[in-house]
Amino acid sequence: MVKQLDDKLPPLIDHVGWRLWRLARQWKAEFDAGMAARGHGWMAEARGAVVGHLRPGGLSQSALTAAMGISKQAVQQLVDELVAEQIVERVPDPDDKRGKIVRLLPKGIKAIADGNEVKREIEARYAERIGAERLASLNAALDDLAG
Amino acid sequence: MVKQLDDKLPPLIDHVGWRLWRLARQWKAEFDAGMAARGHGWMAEARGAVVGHLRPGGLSQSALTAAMGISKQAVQQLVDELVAEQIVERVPDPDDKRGKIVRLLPKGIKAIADGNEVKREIEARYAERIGAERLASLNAALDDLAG
DNA sequence: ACGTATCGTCAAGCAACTTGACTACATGGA
DNA sequence: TCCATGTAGTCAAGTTGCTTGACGATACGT
Repeated sequence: MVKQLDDKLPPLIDHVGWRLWRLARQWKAEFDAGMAARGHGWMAEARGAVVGHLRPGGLSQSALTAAMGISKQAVQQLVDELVAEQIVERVPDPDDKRGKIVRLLPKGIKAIADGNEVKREIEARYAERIGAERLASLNAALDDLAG
Repeated sequence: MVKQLDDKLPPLIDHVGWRLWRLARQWKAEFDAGMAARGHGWMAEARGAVVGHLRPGGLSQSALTAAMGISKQAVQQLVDELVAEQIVERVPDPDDKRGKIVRLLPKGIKAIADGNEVKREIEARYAERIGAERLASLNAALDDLAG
């Protein structure tokens, strides 16, 4: 009764979306492994994304919320964890007595610096595999399709 | 005291990994929107991935587990939901009295068919934007970097 | 001066997993 | 043939990473 409907479904695997997800997941696995090897295993977890959005001057928690696209309560919980681990600190915003600035502590800065190194390594491996030119046009295509 | 360490951190945004994630997320958002427009809003949630892994003949729950890379208990919970919504059915495996085969019901088959249509539409839009050739070489690069 | 919006916080709830424990059946030797 | 060991599915409970709701304190336009 369902048998006849079951026939000739196209393969589900041969499309850009699947390829994008596959490589994105692979890239993240490589990045996480590199970070874990440098002692920043926590970067693989949710609070790693917070650090990834912080800039040298620090950001208010609400700016962080806007940048990350998740709820302010979620951001707060993640920042709570990072504060407990001394990766970031919360300082009062001098321009807004309601606000607090989330700033990187040395541990967090080290993680970002190591992160950039790991990213460069992965990028170098990719360039070695398909050539710098093809990698550049991959990047260009990804940019042109975004937005 | 942290000020001096804060200086000259490289930008965090200019690397393949970030571009891959950005476009992968965007692709998924487009796919989910297309599916929601066709009445398959549930495909955006976790149980959508289960349907995405099913093949015409059906799969045993353990095969599904292996294919999806999550725990068998997680698969079971997701299949429970799909059964309740009459998207799939669980039938006994004739070759293994312990096993059960998860098979698509018409609702699920329709979702897969519509899904393929949505994917083709997205792919067509992408080809229109950067040209069929660049899209083909994007796919090729994604394939060559995987694995 | 006042109504309204925003910033951070506390609390509770939900989705999508996980690990642990268990029963029914399968399988490959002794 | 019996038995040890392994696998398929299930039930229960716990964890993670979010969510929505409610709140006091502060900011800001009129």
